[in-house]
Amino acid sequence: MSAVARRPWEGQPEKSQGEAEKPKRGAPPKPPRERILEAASDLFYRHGIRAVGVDAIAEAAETNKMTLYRHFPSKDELVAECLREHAHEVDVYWDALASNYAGDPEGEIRAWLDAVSSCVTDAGERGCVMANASVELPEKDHPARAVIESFKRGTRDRLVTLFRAAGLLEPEVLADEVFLLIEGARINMQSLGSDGPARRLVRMIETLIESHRPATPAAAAARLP
Amino acid sequence: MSAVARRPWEGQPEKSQGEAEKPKRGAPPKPPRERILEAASDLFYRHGIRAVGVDAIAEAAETNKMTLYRHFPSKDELVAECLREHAHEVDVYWDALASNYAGDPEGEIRAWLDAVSSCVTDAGERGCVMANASVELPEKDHPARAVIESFKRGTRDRLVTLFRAAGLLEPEVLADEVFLLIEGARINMQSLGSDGPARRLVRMIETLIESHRPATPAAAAARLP
DNA sequence: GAAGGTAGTTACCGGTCAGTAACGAGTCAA
DNA sequence: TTGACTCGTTACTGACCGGTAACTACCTTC
Repeated sequence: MSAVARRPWEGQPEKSQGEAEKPKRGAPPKPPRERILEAASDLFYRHGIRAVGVDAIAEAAETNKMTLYRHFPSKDELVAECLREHAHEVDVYWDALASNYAGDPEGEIRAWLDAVSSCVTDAGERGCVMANASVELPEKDHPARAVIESFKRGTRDRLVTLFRAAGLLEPEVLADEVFLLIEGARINMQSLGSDGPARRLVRMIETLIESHRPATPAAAAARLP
Repeated sequence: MSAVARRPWEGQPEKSQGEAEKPKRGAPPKPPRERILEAASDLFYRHGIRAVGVDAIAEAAETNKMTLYRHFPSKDELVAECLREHAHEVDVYWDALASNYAGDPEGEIRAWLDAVSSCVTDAGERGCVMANASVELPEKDHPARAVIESFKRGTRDRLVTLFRAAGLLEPEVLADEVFLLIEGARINMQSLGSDGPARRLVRMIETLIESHRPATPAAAAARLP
């Protein structure tokens, strides 16, 4: 529908193959740093961060370990950079969403719900990149943790902004509730799949939003800035 | 308040020290198998499954690697056994809850909510053991995955039973919704802590339950078997 | 006291982990 | 042509991984 990224909540599963694609005829091959980031993000997402070694990443990126270490000081920093990249992509998605539906918060919510829905139905989905990383990297001083925390905080704030723009009641409370539901659905998908409780996610969010809708349009307008 | 386990949703964090306790004077020391399971569960929960080696487990259990491998055929099987043990403890908790509040489903729900609350407030909490394991062990044929899946399914069924006994409307739908909220709060705690959206968990569940309460006591009674 | 079972000890296996040294080929601009 | 820079290749380090062999010490039980 929109020109924005199709799967804003997750990693880069568009290619399920662990190898960097061949340079398209005429198109220059991607620089190594980019290939490494893509290969690492893909492997981390599919197999887990600790389960993937730097050798495997270098091989999947069709380069070698030395080049990897010329671009990233350590595996931990590579992980953090992958997450920063992901956070940036999601930021781009949110900005595109906002500009595509400027002045139409209801449409914006609907489009966003489409994306949310795909996160708990599409094949290859394995939950939220950031949440998964927070499970695998409990060390408080790991460089990835600051990225994870600010991403989650930012997502919550985006929801508040979205719901406030739509004139919904108690946008902070609503955002927290919706946020928890999405987090729950995405983690539960990894054990019970798309047919478990996660299948009710979108309907639940819709009901929740409905319950925060002001009684009359006039009341809604009165709440707008 | 009740005699049931205090933290039914998680691992064994009662001792945050990674070492087996000294045998109490007069009390016989625990057998090695038990010590290994306890040490492994504790280390897995705090640091992650893949981050902990068998040497570290044996040392924390105050035994050695050979004894570990005499009791468990592989690390993967040890992981699965730890999760089975955890599932059993949670089963015991649920059974105790049901028998402690026989004929008082409202009280049962209140007691259960207390336990849920502690899962998103207590220090040392790091989410659901099973959900965390599902993130770290994506391989479909890992022996732990069957345990995780049946545990999650069982938990959902327990909720359905609980809500149905309380005469609440649409117990399956309610259970799925509550389940997702808890899953979300417990995973989100690992990035945003107890002060994030997770702090609203209990109030959200209460509101949800309230919205599924039949209009009149007579109507509720009519729904009971 | 002999036998059997369990647990502890030491040493080891091959493989993999993250990370590095050194060198050579290619490209580019000055 | 030269120098600077990037990238690829090979070989390597030391630590750790999961898992095993062989032996010893101890405690039962007969």
